Amino acid sequence: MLDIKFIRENVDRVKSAVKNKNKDVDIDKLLELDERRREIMTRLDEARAEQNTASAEIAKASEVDREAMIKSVAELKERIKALEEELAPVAEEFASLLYQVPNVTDPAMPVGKDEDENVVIKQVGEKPTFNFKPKEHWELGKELNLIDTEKAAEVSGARFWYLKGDLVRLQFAMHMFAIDTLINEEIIKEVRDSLGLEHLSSKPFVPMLPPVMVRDSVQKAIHRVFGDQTYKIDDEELNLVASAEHTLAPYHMNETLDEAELPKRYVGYSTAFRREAGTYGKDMKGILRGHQFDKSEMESFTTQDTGADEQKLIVGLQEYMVKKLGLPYQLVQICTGDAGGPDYQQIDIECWMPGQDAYRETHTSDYMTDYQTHGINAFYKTAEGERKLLYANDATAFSGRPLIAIMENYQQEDGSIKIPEVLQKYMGGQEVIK
RNA sequence: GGAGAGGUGGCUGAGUGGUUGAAAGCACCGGUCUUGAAAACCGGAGUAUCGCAAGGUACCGCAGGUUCGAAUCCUGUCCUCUCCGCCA
Repeated sequence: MLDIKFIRENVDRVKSAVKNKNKDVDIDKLLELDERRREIMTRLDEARAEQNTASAEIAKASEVDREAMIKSVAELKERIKALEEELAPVAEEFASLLYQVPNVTDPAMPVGKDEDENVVIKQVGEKPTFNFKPKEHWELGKELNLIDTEKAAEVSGARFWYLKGDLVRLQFAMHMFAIDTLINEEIIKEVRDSLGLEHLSSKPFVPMLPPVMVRDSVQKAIHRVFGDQTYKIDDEELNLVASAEHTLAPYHMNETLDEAELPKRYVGYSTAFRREAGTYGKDMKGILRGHQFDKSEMESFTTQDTGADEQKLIVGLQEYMVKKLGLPYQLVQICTGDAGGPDYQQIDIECWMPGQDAYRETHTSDYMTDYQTHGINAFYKTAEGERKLLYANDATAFSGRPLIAIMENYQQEDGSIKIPEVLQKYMGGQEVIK
């Protein structure tokens, strides 16, 4: 969440962020509550000071005087209790309103109502041409016996699937490729330098297998509670993660790192669980949208000065990997109305899916400044000894969706699917799925 | 799941109701000494919050409670460790 001090000092900016992100948070009310809260707190502090003084005197007093003195403090105790009771509801409403305030956005982020107003930055790669009608991935999946949604529906319900055979191997090949790329300092350096970001570290990402369950309190602190979108474990204060981000983002909670240790870069692989409430009937075929999928996720913690450039590097790495897979894509600047609450800046990659004849979102990159780290108390200490909140970036390495793009772009007239060259070595040199 | 022990400042570790926001040591910062450094000696130093400031308040895992007064007593909770059970 945002710091109330920041909100006080940037009222207009915060108000326009609320408006442009289509949120409904009454900032004036928040500020009014803030003032009342502080006013009561001041009175409470004064009363407590009085009580502390009185107690100290009682301690020094003789046994005889003590009883009378204790009696005289009774009124003060009442007053403190009354003030505490006055403060509680104000503080509670204040906290709940403050929690709802979204992050402000990059001035470069276009103002827009919803996803229709996202802006395509560039299109990269040549769309494949077919001398036959390209199939959708679910058709290919069924014909090649790679995806079984029918049995999954019987066993687990709608929006589940079995991945089978070579598609399973392809998935692991893709994630291995992501990890091998992100632990390779040479590649990071190459991408970094090509973007003119030589001042950034070329430190490799550390692979992680994070927990897939997260405490209520932590999920709330990183602002990843989306009402009915997450699965909650019955009788436990635990939730299934909807992304490895949920347990990577809090990895440094309650810590103060040395500036010299930064950046901290992680690539975490996990299954993601999503209820997909409110999407009934949308994308029902195949594996585009489901309750469960596997994803590797980049998470990076940096200084405040380098957070924005870190995102550029991360997007560069996403593009590098997508290009290596030979997938045509477009880079999309997300507009305010489509951006996440915690996001200061958000860039998506949409891969070309010939079967659908459309670009579909496969990657996202969120730059959140200190919006998340504020809630989990993740700091770094500068060389001068100053304590500052870490800035966080979070982005997709690969999810299940690029598999769709591979299947559809690499399909052959005979119904088989070629395997992208960079993935072949992870599949024992296999070149085609048939 | 059962039994027991414990959670104190950057670290180690005292502290069982009254100048304790917290001893001591280490680490850290400044100074003296030194050509420089080390050692020694002197001094400083927690975090958050309110306040122009002086200063106040809160914080000894977390949340409540008892008390004029709680790191210290009580309850709940989270976490760590040991033993037993179960187990990939």
